Formats: sequence, C-alpha cells, structure tokens
Amino acid sequence: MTADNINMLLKTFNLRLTECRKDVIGVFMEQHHAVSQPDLELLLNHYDRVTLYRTLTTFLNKGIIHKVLDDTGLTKYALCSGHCTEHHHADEHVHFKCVKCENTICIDTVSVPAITLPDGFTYLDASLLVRGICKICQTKYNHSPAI
Amino acid sequence: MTADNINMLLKTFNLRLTECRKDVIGVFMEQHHAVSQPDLELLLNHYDRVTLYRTLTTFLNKGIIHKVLDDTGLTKYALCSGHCTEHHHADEHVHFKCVKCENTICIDTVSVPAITLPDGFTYLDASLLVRGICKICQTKYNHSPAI
DNA sequence: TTGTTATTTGCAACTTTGTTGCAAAAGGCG
DNA sequence: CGCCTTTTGCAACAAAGTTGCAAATAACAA
Repeated sequence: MTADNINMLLKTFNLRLTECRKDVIGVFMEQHHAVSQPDLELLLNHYDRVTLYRTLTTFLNKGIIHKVLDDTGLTKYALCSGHCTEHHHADEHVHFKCVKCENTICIDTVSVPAITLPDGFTYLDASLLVRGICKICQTKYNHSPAI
Repeated sequence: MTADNINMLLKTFNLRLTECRKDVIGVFMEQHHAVSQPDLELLLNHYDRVTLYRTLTTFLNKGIIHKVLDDTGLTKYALCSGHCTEHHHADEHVHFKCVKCENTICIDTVSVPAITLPDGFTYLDASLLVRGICKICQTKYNHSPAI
C-alpha cells in the first residue's frame, strides 16, 4: 500500500508524519514528471504556499527530492532514486524536458557523461537537461498526422 | 574599436542602434561570465527594468545571446559564439558555475557529449551545467591555505 | 535639415515566485 | 492526558518578470 511507503519514507528521514508532507510525497509518487512549487499549489490548494515551500526545502535538505533545472528558470523537484544522502546527491541522471507537453522527467537509465574540464577547474557535480519530444507526445503526434 | 563591433553586430541582426542596446552588448562583451537581468540592472541603472528585460528578449530571439541555466533558477544570458541563428542555437558548450564566486561561464572548448535517449524520445538540444571551483577561485584558495 | 513613420523606451500597475517572523496548531512521546 | 518541540498558517514583504500605453527616438526620405 502506498500510504505505508510514504510513512516509511518519512520515518527513514526522521521527519514527522504530517498531512502536508504525506500529500506532497504522494504527489511526487503519482506524478511521473518534475513538480514545481506552483504545481503543488494547484494540486494541494488547501495548504499554504509557505508550507509547501518549506516542505520542499526540508525534503531537499534531507535528500528525498532533488532539484531539476528547467529551461524556464522555474525550479522543479523530483524524488531521488535512493542513492542520495543528506549531503550529496548521487544520482546524476539526465533530465528531459518535452517541448510539447512541457513536462520535465528524470531519465534514470541515462547518466551524465564524464566531462573533462580545462586545467584549473575542479569538478563537483553536473546537471544535464535535454530538450526534445517525449515518448507520449511523439506517439500522439504520429497517430494524428493531419493538422 | 569596440563601439564599431557593437554597431556592426546590431546592424547584422537588423536592430536599431539604441543607447540601451549598445550598452547591454557592451556589458556582455566586458563581462566574462553570464549576466542576469538583475545584474544588468545594477550595471546599467539608468535604464528602466522593463527596457532591459525587453532588450534581453530581443537579443535572445535574434540569437545574439543564449540562456544559461543556473542552479539558482535565475535566468542568465551570455553572448553566442557566432554559429547561432534566429531559430536554432548551434553552440552546445558546457556552462560552468563556480560555487565560490558564483559566476557562471561558458566553456566553449568543451562541448556537450552526445546523449542516447531511450526509444521514443526525440533529441532537440541539450544544456549542461557543471558546478565546481573555477580557475581563479582555485588559485586564490591555494595561495592562502590558512584560515 | 526637417518631417514622417515605425520602433523603442519609460512609467505605472500588476502577477508570480520566493522569503521571514511570529503566534497558533499539531505531532511525538512519556 | 499533558508536555515540549516541530510544523503550519497568516501577514507582510522582497524580488523577478509581464503588460498596456503614451512619449521619445532611430531610420529614412524629401
């Protein structure tokens, strides 16, 4: 059952089981694309904006979610795959933004290639955003060729 | 002379030679890191905020500048290297954000590696942000080891 | 040089995104 | 249940970005 998973997850990270946190985790689990604070605000409109921001910040610090850079500059978040710790995000996977549906998803199967920086630069981490057309939109487009 | 270069550039893109545009291009040429609208506002404080936003939008549409994704979510911009057209940005180089000085620079010598997406996904373009410590900060840090 | 016209700028007002302080509410635990 | 700490909601604010419109100005031609 999903509710149990959510409670487990919060317990693991030493977080109190509040309605808001459970609902936010729920949204991340249901949604298969990255979610922004404004997205959350629409989906969970009975919570205060500030509470949602703080919930996101808490989850981010604990390593439950990670930031997903978007070409709009809007900060989005997605669940970490499990290898992240409180201090370091270990999953450097590719993020994909569909230019049709505008959803951004994590592509866990494709990792960020190693980058060789010029001399004098130290590498810490990387974030790769690929833009294109996602599987779902591709299919839709192919099935209705006429405009 | 730089002023001539700027005028040339604007002429090339069929843009009117206004003070604001010339100044904004000037900032991009002097500054060696990506610039945000708030940055411009500080440097060119005699222009209206709105004018600066519109100038950036114009340059972006023409392909004179390109967006630089930043981990803060703040939209930054940098001059295109010359291969960009009005409809497609051809320079897919790496962007580097220094966690010390917080500047983001274009690393033209390192290009974004080819990414193989899962079946059903179409690739359009990519944006790679590497975080770390830049050459300048690295040097500073090494020369003053004691805290 | 001056007049005409389309473009650009500045102003005002507004929307959205994100932050901070504080008192009330709620979770965890004996 | 009752205590204590954490979390929430509210209010107020700060910063980022947008839109409409009238005044200013660049381009160009007479």
